Amino acid sequence: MGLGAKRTLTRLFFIKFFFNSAKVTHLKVPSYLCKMNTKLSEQEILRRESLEALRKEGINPYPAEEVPVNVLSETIKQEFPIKPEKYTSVCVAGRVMTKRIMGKASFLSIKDSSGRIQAYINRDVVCPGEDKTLYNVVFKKQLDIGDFVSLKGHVFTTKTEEISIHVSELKLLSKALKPLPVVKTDSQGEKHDEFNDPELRYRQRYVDLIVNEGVKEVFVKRTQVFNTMREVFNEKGYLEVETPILQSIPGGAAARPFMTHHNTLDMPLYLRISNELYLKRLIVGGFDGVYEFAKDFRNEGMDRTHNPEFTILEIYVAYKDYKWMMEFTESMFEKIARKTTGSAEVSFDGKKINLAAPYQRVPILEAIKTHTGFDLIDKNEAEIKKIAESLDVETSPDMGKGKVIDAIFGDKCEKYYVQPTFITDYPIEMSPLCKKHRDDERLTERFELFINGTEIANAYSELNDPIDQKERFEDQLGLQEKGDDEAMFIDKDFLRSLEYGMPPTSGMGIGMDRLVMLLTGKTSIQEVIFFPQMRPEKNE
RNA sequence: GACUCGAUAGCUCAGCUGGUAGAGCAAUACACUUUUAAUGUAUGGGUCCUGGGUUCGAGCCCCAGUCGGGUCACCA
Repeated sequence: MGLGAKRTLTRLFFIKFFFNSAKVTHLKVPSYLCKMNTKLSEQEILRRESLEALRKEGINPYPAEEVPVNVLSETIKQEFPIKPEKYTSVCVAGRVMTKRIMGKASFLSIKDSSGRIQAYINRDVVCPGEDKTLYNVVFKKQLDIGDFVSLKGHVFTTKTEEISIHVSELKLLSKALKPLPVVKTDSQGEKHDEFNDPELRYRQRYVDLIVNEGVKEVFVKRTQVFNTMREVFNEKGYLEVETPILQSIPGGAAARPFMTHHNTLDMPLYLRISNELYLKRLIVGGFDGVYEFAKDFRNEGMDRTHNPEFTILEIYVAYKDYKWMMEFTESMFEKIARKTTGSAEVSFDGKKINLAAPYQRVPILEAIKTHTGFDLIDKNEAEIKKIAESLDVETSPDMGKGKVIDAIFGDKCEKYYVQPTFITDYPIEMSPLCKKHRDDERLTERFELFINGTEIANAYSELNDPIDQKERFEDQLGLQEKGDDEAMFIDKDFLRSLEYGMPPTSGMGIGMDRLVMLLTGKTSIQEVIFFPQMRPEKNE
């Protein structure tokens, strides 16, 4: 028996076993995955006909050969005016975006990764002999907006002073079977027929990226932000690491997890809500600084600022405290803003936000005192709940003291912190993984960075006293019994790691999607995530 | 989850007190050898989101649902 056959048999057995297993109920294929909608529009039929016609003419609409591209459109536009002699023989490739046919001459514009450039096609240049088929049929009739082509020729400037490619050779690289929305911009810069239905834009992001200028830029900036942070961390010698996404105990944050099941181990697993406890284990293991750009998953509501999967940067640095982290953060944010937007001041939602360091620091209880008049220090849970009610802040019996304080701050205070502000020194009940404040046992060494009334970062002097940590987890257990379904689970292995000793450490998490929103001026998280979560499209 | 707005041609949108659907772009055909929201002439293109109901008759009115946007709630 050959190896392949054996493997097939094994697989058959596996599949049989798999589908016989009563536990695997979630694998039933939903109906929206079953059928392909094959109804074609008039334009789709015509394009398929062109495709066949091209094949009959001996033109492969999907050729395999490498394309000898030697320049990008943007480079041509920038350099041609200065060094025209360099552009007597170019080859560019890209997608046809517009086509203007004027008898024996035509213009088209193509889009490559750098931008758009116009090309001029003259029939008798492209078809020097008797046979004008390539121009009259292939170019004029069978080439559509959306197709990929390569163009060889020289660069020149048209009468209307647009830098263009004078084409001597045109080759089809890939035929498009669906018509592209044609977005036009007039001389006033006004957009016409913009592809702007958010549902279509997010579901078909590829189309959004093709036809809507500026979308790509947002995502390029997103990567720039990540890269700038990597630079800052790597310069300091911190190590980029990866930690489990599938966790048996979803720890490190207060949130509802997604649940899944591992068949071989026959056990539940959770998609991580945070990687905090794993990164701290690495500090125990002897790394001085570790960081991870982590996809986290929270099974909660979705809105303009929440996607079920989102990206957090978490960083942990040994021998530092939260005060150091504040300075580190404000200088890094200033650097990121300057690098990605060219200025420390960014515009967001009609507001000017200045990211230049340093940022104001306000203890949370002071913030509450300022904006509500109530001093919550030394107040017990019942008293604080009473105050909350008097402020029209909703509370429920399952909320502990920490959550009530959080609710008061969230409702009455955070909106005022438009300019970057470190809110510091949270009450101990709100921060089960954070070290007690060096000057006040009722508080913790924690800050959250608020910008435009939204939390962007959260940081601690990390709790490294294993006995204190155990007690804090046990307090969370109490909250769980009260009905708080977000209270943290006890992670015994994490406690064990702390018992081996963790150096004093400061750690921070930054909501990357929200940071990118801020730096790109986007008010919806869906604008900064390539493929935001959506319900499946209906079929038929 | 609640409220609210929306879904009509490939795209963007009109569509009157209910009377068998329109425009621009895109497409097709013809003309045009430096245009640029190219232009001119002609043409084709529709499950009006789905399912019920009211009505002689529904894109429009009523009910239920689907998907999406916004606001709020939940939530970092």
